Amino acid sequence: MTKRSTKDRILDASEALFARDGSSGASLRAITQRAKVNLAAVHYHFGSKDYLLEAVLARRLLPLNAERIRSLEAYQQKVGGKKVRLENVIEAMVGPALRLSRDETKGGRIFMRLLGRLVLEPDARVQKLLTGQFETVLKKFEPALTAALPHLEPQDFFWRLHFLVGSMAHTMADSERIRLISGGICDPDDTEGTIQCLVTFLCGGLRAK
Amino acid sequence: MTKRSTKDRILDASEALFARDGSSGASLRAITQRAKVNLAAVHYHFGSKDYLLEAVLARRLLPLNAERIRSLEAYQQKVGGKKVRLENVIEAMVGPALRLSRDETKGGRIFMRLLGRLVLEPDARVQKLLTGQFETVLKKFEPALTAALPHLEPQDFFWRLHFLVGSMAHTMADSERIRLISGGICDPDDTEGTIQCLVTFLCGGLRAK
DNA sequence: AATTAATTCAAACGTTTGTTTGAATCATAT
DNA sequence: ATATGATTCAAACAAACGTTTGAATTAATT
Repeated sequence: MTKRSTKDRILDASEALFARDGSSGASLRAITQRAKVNLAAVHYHFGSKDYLLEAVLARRLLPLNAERIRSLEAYQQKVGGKKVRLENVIEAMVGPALRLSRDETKGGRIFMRLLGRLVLEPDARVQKLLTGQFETVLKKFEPALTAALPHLEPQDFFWRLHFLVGSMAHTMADSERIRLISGGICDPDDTEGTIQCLVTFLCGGLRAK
Repeated sequence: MTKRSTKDRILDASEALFARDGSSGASLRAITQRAKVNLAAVHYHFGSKDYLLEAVLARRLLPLNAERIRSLEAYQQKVGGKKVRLENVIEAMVGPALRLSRDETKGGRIFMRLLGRLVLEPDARVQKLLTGQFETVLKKFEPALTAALPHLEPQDFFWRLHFLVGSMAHTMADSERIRLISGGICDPDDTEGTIQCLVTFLCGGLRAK
C-alpha cells in the first residue's frame, strides 16, 4: 500500500478536473487541493499550467496510440498479406480509446472524457500535440483504410474520417447524456457493446456510396 | 447605416469570443472592449455572465430549431402521407445547422462553432438548455426517423442518434482542421458539399445492419 | 556525521476575474 | 423647460487566478 508520488497525484487530480471543468475552468488551487499537494508543487514539477496539461495528455496519449497501432498490426498479421476487413481497422482505431474507460489504472472514463473535450479546445499547443499524434496514427492507418475503401475519392475519404473522429470524440466525452436522451435504454458502461455499436455505425457511414 | 444597439453589440462580441476562447476562457472585459461598450453594460442588460451566455445561445438556437422543424414539415408535406426518405430527414436535421455558416446575419460560422463546442461544455445551465432544445427537436423527428429506419432496435436507434450528434457537432465546431489533415483537399467553406457529404455518411451509418 | 541536492511549504506577488456602485448623460414625456 | 426614467460611464470591490520567492524540511551522497 505505497502511496503515489507527488507528480502522479498532481497528474491524477489534473486529469479529473481538466476533464470536468475544462482546461481554463480548472484552477491550480483546486487541483493541488485535490491532490493534497502544495500549490507551488505544480510549478516545481511541471513548470506551468500549460505544461501540466501537456503532461496529463502525454501520459495517456502516447500509450493509447501505440496500442492502436499494435492492434492494427495484430489484425494485419492475422490475415497475412490480404487486406484487413474495414470492421477490424475501425475497431483498432476506436476500440483502444473507448476501452480506456474500463482500465482505471489508465485514467478510466476520466481521461476519455478529457480527450474528447480537448479535441475542440482551441489552445494552440494542445492542438499541435493532438494533431501531431493524430497524424502519426493516420499515417499508419491510411493504407489499411484506403485498401478497405477503394471506391472512395480522397475528398470523401478525409471528410468521413473527420466525421468518424466526431462520433468517437463525442462518445468518449459524453457518457451520460446518451443514457438520458435514450431514457435509460442505452448503457455507456457497456464498453464492448458501445464499441461494437459504434464500429457498425462508422463502417456503414464509411462504406456509403 | 444605422449602428447596432448596445445589447446586440454585446451579443455579437460574446458570440465571437465564447466561440474562440470557450465560455470560461472569454472574459467580460475582452467582450465589452470588442463590443465598444462599457464593462457594466453586460450586467445592466443581461444580469451576469451566465445569463449572457444563455442569451447568446437562445438568440440563434430557437430560430435554428424552428427552421429544422419547418424543413422537416416541408419534406413531409411534399410526400403527402408517405414516409419521408431518410436522406431528407437527416438533411432537415443537419442542413439548417451547417447552413448557419453562410448567413452572417445569423452568426455565420462563429455561432456554429460555439454551438459545436457547447455540446461538450459541462455547465449545468447550458446543458439543460441544450438538452431541452434537443429533446424538443427529437420529439418532432422521432416518428419520421423510426419510420425511415424500421429495422432498428431502440438501443441502436439512440446510440446512432448520439453518433450523429457527434459528427455534426464536430463538423460545426472545427472548420479548419479538416482542411489541414486533408492537405487542403477538403474545403469546409463549401457548405452544401459538406452537408451532402455528411448526410451520405450519416445515412450510411444509420442504415447499417 | 556532515554536506549537498531535491523537495515541500506558507506567504506573498501582481494580474485578472465577475460584479457592484453612484454619479453623469441621454432620451422621453409632461 | 422640467421632470422622469433609461442608459452609460469611470471607478472601485472582493475574490480568484497563475506564478514566484526564500526559508524549512527531507533525501541522498560523501
